[in-house]
Amino acid sequence: MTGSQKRVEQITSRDKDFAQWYTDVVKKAGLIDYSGVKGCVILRPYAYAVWENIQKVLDGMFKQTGHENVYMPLLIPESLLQKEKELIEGFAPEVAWVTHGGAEELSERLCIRPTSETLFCEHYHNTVHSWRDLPKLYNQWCSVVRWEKTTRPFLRHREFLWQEGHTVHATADEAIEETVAILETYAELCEKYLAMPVIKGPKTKNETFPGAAVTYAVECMMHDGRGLQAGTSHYFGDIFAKAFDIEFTDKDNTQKHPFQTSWGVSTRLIGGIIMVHGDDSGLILPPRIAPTQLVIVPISMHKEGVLDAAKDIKTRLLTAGIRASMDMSDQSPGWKFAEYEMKGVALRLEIGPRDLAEKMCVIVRRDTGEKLHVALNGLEKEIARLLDMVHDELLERARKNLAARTFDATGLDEMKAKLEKKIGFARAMWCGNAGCEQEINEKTSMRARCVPFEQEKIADTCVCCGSPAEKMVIFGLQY
RNA sequence: CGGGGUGUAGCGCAGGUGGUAGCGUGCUUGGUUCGGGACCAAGAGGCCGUGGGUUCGAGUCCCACCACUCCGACCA
Repeated sequence: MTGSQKRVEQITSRDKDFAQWYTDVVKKAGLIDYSGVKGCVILRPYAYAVWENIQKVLDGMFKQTGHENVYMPLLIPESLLQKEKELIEGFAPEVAWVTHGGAEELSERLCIRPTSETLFCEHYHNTVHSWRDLPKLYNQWCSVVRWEKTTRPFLRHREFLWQEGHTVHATADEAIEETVAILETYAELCEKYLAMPVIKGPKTKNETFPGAAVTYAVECMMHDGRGLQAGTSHYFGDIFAKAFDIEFTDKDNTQKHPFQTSWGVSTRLIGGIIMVHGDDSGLILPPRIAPTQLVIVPISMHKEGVLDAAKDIKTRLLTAGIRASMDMSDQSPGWKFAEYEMKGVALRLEIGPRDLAEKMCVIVRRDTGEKLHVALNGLEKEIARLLDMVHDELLERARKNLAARTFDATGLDEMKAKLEKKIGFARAMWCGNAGCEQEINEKTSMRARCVPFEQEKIADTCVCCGSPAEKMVIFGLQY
């Protein structure tokens, strides 16, 4: 039996219609439900549990590096939002407003935060006075609202959950260091926990967050060859500090503006997980963030000793720190197999009279479909090993897809032709001119994903205009 | 925001020319099953997306709106 064999009905084939496949998986795996408001999606327990696991990992990493959680208000007065010109211009088209309190019209409109830079800045204006107050390393877990025109589960909600970090530093170097360190944190989350390989690097000026000096991003490739920005980390310089009049007295007794950063990842990551790992049988969750890592399916439950043995295994695995669950509902085994494949549970453990007699059990891997006969003795260790193996192989499989779908291009025609043959990332040299970036987009529909830290010289000249070029840029289609 | 598609039971769908709704599956109960979506029997479940209109009468015809979905443009 192979893992790629389609065993679940009702899910559109991934290669036939990727978008439809995605929608089917999201619904059938019980991740979301739609609400009465467009783009405001109900995260069902299974999806929320994934988010909680991601939160747990990231929050731990943030705290390890000295960050503190805070909570800012949901509502921002219009006058405060207006303070930074580029920020408001960037977000104005998608801001939702509160205009009434009860029946009374408010004297000033309040915006529902699309992001909280302005609130943090106002707070820093009030609380940062001396070099001794710095740095401030704040983070908040919350939801934000952006009135998107087109919405898709996880990828683009009008309200979505995220974390936004906002830090203030005495020096530019320290702030830049923070920005890059956070990018590394995101890369570690993606690769070590989500099994999603990333490309790290700064964005082009055109793709930079409104108001930021530099935006760094971790870019991932989905199974269909499109890119997904998994996380961003912005360096603000002192742009916001000046706009919000944040000043501190330095050691040399002079007034200075501090330097700031902000960074975030959202529930969009879950969309990434689905699109990187899923297959025609449904979801495949990376074991380290999966709510359930292993599901026990007892066979012939009514027969002597089966249920007791299954319960015993569950207890042993839980004690060993493995997130195991057991399905003792009266559904048929075949039904359960299909159900947990659709939900992407990494390992399935079958235990029936036959195994019992041999002091063995059957373990089936979700990612490969491989069936293993494993001794009950020492089971915990073997399962821990298998979970690691599944993680490693998911990551490796995603890396192969990234490599197979990445191509080099030295001219626009070549770039377009290669993209039409196979959707993916183009590596190309770029002169740094925004006009060329625009032209590339118009002629190939691709946009600059990032300027990777890991550079390679593919050619001497810009893929678009032919003038000398220093930087290699990744171009791609994106979600 | 532009272009297409779809809204009828939890889900998937059928309901020519108008006459107050049906199939599959799921659900409930009982029984037999159980190593790849088991079977039998008896039940329950619908303001036909919303609001207007035409008509003696609208799931069906007309108008408007809303939601979901796909493809573009914009964004995390």
